[in-house]
Amino acid sequence: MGGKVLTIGRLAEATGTNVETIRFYEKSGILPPPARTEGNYRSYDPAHLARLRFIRRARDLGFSLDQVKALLRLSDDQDQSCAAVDDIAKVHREEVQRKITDLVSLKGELDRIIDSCRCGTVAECRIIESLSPVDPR
Amino acid sequence: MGGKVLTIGRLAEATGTNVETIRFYEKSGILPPPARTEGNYRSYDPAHLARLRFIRRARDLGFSLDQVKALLRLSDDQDQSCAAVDDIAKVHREEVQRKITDLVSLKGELDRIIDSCRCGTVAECRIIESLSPVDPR
DNA sequence: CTGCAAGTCTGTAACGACTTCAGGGTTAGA
DNA sequence: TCTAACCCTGAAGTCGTTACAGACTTGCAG
Repeated sequence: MGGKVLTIGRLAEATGTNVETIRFYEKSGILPPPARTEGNYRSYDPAHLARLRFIRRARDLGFSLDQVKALLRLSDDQDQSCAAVDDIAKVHREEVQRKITDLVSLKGELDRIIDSCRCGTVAECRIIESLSPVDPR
Repeated sequence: MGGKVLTIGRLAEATGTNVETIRFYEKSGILPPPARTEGNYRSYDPAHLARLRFIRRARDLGFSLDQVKALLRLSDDQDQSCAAVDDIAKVHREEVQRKITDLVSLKGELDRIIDSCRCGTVAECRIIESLSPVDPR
């Protein structure tokens, strides 16, 4: 295998992606099927590399695969207004902010619960106690 | 159906759980199979109610089902040391803290990206640009 | 008592974003 | 030439549910 051919393994290494994940992206229709070698190996070109880098970066930023698909579709339409891109990003930012808020209040509860633990027996454990809310009837 | 029998629907309502979720918990072995009525309906007792409340509360605090299982096993052993409970809670708290840290830095990136958007055409969109990292070679 | 809507039953498939596995074929390098 | 490392396909597993489909049971109104 010559040094020039971008096999799936090389593409995986170049993008920090799992080989299986790349095949999964192809099956999901987010990464176009590449050419094949004589031996039926996938043979990627630089456009694939760029596209996969885009996907990975967006995924790292927490965009869903559907959002990434939308962003890719938009980015292919260079003349279109950027507003739709802005929308997707802002919706996502709000989701992230909501998750942060939820997790912070959750951690506050965990802090309280854990701080109350005197580490005796389970019978007097405050953590277990806080998990067993009194029957409200 | 008499008012006394705790059917799956009543249990669901009493705990804010979906009926399907309760059946799923039974199949997962986290909620013991209840008695059955003549007509093969599940018939829960107060112990089931308490256990399901425990599960829901722990799930709301973000514990995984495996962690909940472990907590339940520990809480059944009233004489044991509470240290194992403390451990599970602390491991989980660290996970939560890690997620918060990740999300906060992620939101910072999203803020920067979105702020840079001048909302022209996609061709000059800074959001798309930040998603297309330069080939590092 | 009949009829029917609402509740319940089992089993299976779907979600999202992968990961893992089984059972092969291909290739690079020694 | 050998063989280890790579690659192929297709299916199943992960987590924590949710959503069916198609049948059965029950509560209640008329």
